[in-house]
Amino acid sequence: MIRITRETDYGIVLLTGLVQDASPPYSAAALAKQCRLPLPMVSKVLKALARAGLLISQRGAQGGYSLSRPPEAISAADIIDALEGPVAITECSVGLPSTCVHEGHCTVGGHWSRINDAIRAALEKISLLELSRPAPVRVDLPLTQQRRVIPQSLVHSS
Amino acid sequence: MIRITRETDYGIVLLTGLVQDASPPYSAAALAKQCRLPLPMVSKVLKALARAGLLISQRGAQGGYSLSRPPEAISAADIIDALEGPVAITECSVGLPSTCVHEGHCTVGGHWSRINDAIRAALEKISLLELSRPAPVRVDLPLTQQRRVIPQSLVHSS
DNA sequence: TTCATATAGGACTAATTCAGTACAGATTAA
DNA sequence: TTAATCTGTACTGAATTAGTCCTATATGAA
Repeated sequence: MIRITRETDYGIVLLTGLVQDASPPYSAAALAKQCRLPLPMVSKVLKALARAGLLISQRGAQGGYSLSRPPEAISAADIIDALEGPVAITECSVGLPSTCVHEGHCTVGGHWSRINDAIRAALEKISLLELSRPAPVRVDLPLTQQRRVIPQSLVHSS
Repeated sequence: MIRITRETDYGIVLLTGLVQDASPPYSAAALAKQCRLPLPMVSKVLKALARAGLLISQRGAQGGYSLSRPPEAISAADIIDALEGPVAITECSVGLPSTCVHEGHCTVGGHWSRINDAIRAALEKISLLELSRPAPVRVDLPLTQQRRVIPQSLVHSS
């Protein structure tokens, strides 16, 4: 399974929350309440998004976060980049100086860039505006199977 | 960073090794030596690939593993599926009974399937045969940056 | 000016996953 | 029968992830 971290998942949920209500800035506490996510995590994720330039932060009383650009100008790739670094499926695709012991005889490496490019292209096609609209209903799955993030805290208690 | 596990990375390297020499079956020990990977890991990965039906195993002396189909009929998606389960970027996209607390108000979920489909399509286009050919040389990166798997054991010692 | 409200940054802990190893058992060719 | 080889499972240490907490700083308003 190819996966993103939960931090990124939360980030996307929070950003869609910011799109929906149009009275910025939005405080971390208000967003946490609206999205029903724990405040400390929300705060952490919003900080990261602000540092990456996707959000503008306003300190002090009546402060909060607002989008730095219109939601149609923010892509899923932007968000993932902001929260997990550049999309790269193996460590040998990230672009840092090489320390791979297999470099001399491994034939696979060069192909990953193609795969990465394809994934990135797919992610760039999805804008935050689209993500914040109600999800398209899929007819091939029952509705109960269309959204599933499983906080570990809930998994054992069920 | 969207990533696969090292087990999958190894799996692809091992499969390309199987393609290159055409005298099956190939023992785990021989493959480990050829690919310069630790035998216990190689053994573990090959077992998983065999269980998933990508490899045929032959027990006993002179036994080993061989591809169950020609390499052009095995895709990167097949390999990733075999070693990490179906490609799905968040837990809410995997198709098990739902336990997501956000189902009622989260608008993001339905979109992930589109992203997943796009990624899967990209992975299905890459065949094992292509992966086992020498990597295409990229002109936009120096050669030393084209393959990099960084075993943790090497990272701190450098 | 002072205070309440917010974000900024970083340190910290617990839980989970990952990477790698080990071993006892089953199978088969020679 | 024996040696080679896969099978399955269990285990360990390391790395990563998830989540919390605390202190500092900025700002609007009384």
